[in-house]
Amino acid sequence: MKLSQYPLYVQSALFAVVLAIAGYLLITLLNPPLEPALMFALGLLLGGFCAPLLIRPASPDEIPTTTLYVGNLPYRANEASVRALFETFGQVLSVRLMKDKQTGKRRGFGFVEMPKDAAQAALQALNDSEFQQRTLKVREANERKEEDNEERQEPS
DNA sequence: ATTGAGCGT
Repeated sequence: MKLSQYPLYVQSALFAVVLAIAGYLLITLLNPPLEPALMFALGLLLGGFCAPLLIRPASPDEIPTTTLYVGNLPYRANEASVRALFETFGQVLSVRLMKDKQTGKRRGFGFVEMPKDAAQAALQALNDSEFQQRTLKVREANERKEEDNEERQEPS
């Protein structure tokens, strides 16, 4: 259980309390004209505002990840079977089988998110491979919106 | 329910 697992406001609150206690202790040691309670409150405020800047948001992109487009899937295939298939090549962070908004039926394609190296291995191995009587198409997904975990394209 | 190239709340 890491601290980064918790929501940012929890981290901020913790950070603020620590600052507040530190301010309280400091003010107690120095014994200045300021009220210890006031120093505690100032520490809370300062910590509350600074914590979001100092604490990095919970980072799901510690591992560089790649999203694969998987097409030509059988309509019967469920998320679990697709995940199991790709997990033979590494960790699977997410599987999204696209369904029709109205009917809820699967559209025959989806997206699998894996670590970069595992994704490449899965792409090479599973593209044009047979899966439940269908020949899969595995490509690198076209990022739809600017995602947080895309590699910087080096200017060549 | 059905279908068969496709790039997503």
